Amino acid sequence: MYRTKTCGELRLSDVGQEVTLAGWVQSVHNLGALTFVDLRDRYGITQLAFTEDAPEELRKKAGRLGREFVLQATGIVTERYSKNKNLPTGDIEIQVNELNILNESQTPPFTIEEESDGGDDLRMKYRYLDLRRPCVRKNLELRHRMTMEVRRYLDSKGFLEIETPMLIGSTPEGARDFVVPSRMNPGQFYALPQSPQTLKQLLMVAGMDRYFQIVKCFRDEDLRADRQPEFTQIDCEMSFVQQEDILQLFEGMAKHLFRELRGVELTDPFPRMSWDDAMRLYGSDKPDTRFGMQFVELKSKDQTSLFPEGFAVFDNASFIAGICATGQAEYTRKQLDQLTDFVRRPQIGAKGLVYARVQADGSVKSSIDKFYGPEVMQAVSQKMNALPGDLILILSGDDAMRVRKQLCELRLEMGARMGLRDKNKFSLLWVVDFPMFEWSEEEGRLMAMHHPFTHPKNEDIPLLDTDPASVRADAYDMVCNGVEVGGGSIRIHDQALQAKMFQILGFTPEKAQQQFGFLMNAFKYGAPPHGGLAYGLDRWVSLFAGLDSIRDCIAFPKNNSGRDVMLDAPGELDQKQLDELCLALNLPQGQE
RNA sequence: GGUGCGUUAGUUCAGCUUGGUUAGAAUACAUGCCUGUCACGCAUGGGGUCACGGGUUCGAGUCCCGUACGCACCGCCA
Repeated sequence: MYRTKTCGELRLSDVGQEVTLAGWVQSVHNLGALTFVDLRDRYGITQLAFTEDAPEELRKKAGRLGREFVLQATGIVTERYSKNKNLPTGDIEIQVNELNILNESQTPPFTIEEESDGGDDLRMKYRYLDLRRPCVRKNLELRHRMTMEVRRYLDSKGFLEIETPMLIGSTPEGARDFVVPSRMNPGQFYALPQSPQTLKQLLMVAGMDRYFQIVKCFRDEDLRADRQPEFTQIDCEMSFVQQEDILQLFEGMAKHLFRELRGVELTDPFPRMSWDDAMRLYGSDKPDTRFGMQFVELKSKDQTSLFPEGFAVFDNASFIAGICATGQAEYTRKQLDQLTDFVRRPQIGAKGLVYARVQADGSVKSSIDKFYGPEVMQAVSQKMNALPGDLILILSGDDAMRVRKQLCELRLEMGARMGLRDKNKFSLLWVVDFPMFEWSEEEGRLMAMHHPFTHPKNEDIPLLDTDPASVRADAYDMVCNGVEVGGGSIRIHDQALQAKMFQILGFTPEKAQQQFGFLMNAFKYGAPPHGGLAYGLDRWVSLFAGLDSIRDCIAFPKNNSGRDVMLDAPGELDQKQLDELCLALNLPQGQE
């Protein structure tokens, strides 16, 4: 037996016991005649003491230890002469009488402590050392607890966890597929699932009634801090349900997770916001509702302009809207210039920023005073419910959707500057009534906003023939603090409606049959009405752990370029492997 | 595909604005001293292809161009 206790469990009440511990050397304090060694494992840190009573040989051995050596130590638990309040085990130490070096270690390339001195790149290359740090390990422990709670909740609601294949067929809609060549079928390829979407629908046709799976999904698109090429979804599907049933059940799951993992009771029903309202008031389909600062339209198709002729930029703009930053009127010229630079960055692309301060006496001082009389900005201030001390920020342009997105970025920036995006505050809502389609300039056709299996709202079905672009879908996203944490829809279960959807999306009947024939065929054999939802596990964990990047809650994540720097993957194949797969490389110039 | 920032000791960074003797700090590491450390302390020491390639210059870590790599973002991600 390597150990009788872990490094986290011994207390004063254990004094006198002989114990054997095993773990890694966190640090060695050699004081000459005295040596202390902090021994670390997953459960904590316990101090080993080598005092004047210990044999000379043992003390010498302890003095030779280096960071991250693996030890087995046997000794008596004793009360410390000087205690450490910062450690749960700080009242005791082990008077070691037998020390066994199980393995030595090179000096690690960075410090393995809560605050490591290592940069991201280095920590990823030596991720197995990074994971020894308690703060990183805690994220994986939270992830474990979350999947346990998900399984407990869904099991209690009658869901079956069913695995679906990883090697499936490529589908043209949606993200780029990762593909896997088939050796036994030369020239043919599997694709890794972007989601088990069609498979879970087939499980509903199969009568499984309630399915879930905690499952890896793969999308070959560029990465972000919150996007990995492989990520994990909590994928769910239910039969004989309407949208309301699904929202209720999964709102319950969200509340369950908050209660069990964060100790937060979310008592009120989550607000429901239509996609139209979300875009109109926040310029985003995933609004951060931890704070207000909603958009106010000053000129739009629904709002006649509050600005008379005079300022060419506003005269020529078809859309003007602003936000009101409470109590920020003391913003300096320099800070306002910074904000202007912020919205003019190419990523945001606004031409400029108009600002107005509401003075203590209620009068308004703005950057466009020379174009308008005082009554104009007074009316603007009133329209925006601005009070003395507030700062009004206004953007304008011709493309309302574009200006809204710019204003959204500005709102989030102001929210951050004003400390309104508190990581310990959680604001959840459902965004509902998404548009069914969006126009793709690149493809020159309508694309499914959610996916091609989404059911249109019943009252909008007639519009499919006349004005498909205005059709809304039975699709919904759960949003928390400006993060899309989950989303789903009611699915089409009627073969004819599904065929019509493919037709609108530009599929010929032959192509639709070739790509999705298996699904439409299944619908001919009694498909139940069904719908579902998928939660992004990585985002949930990073939200609960207060992380800026989902990488920190994934054991072995990929870097910005989709590389695993620890494994140095992806890598090249031997010619023999290529030959077996009947593949020949055709690299662009300069990359041979 | 694009934009921005970065790359100097094992590690994290300063040095660059204004080119000029031997490139510094902290930490880590090594050696010695130290009987209660726990961010131990004290002393000493070793450690550098200033990412790579080219250019400007009498002279480049420093200025310019390109490449690679990293991070953030836009496009993309149903």
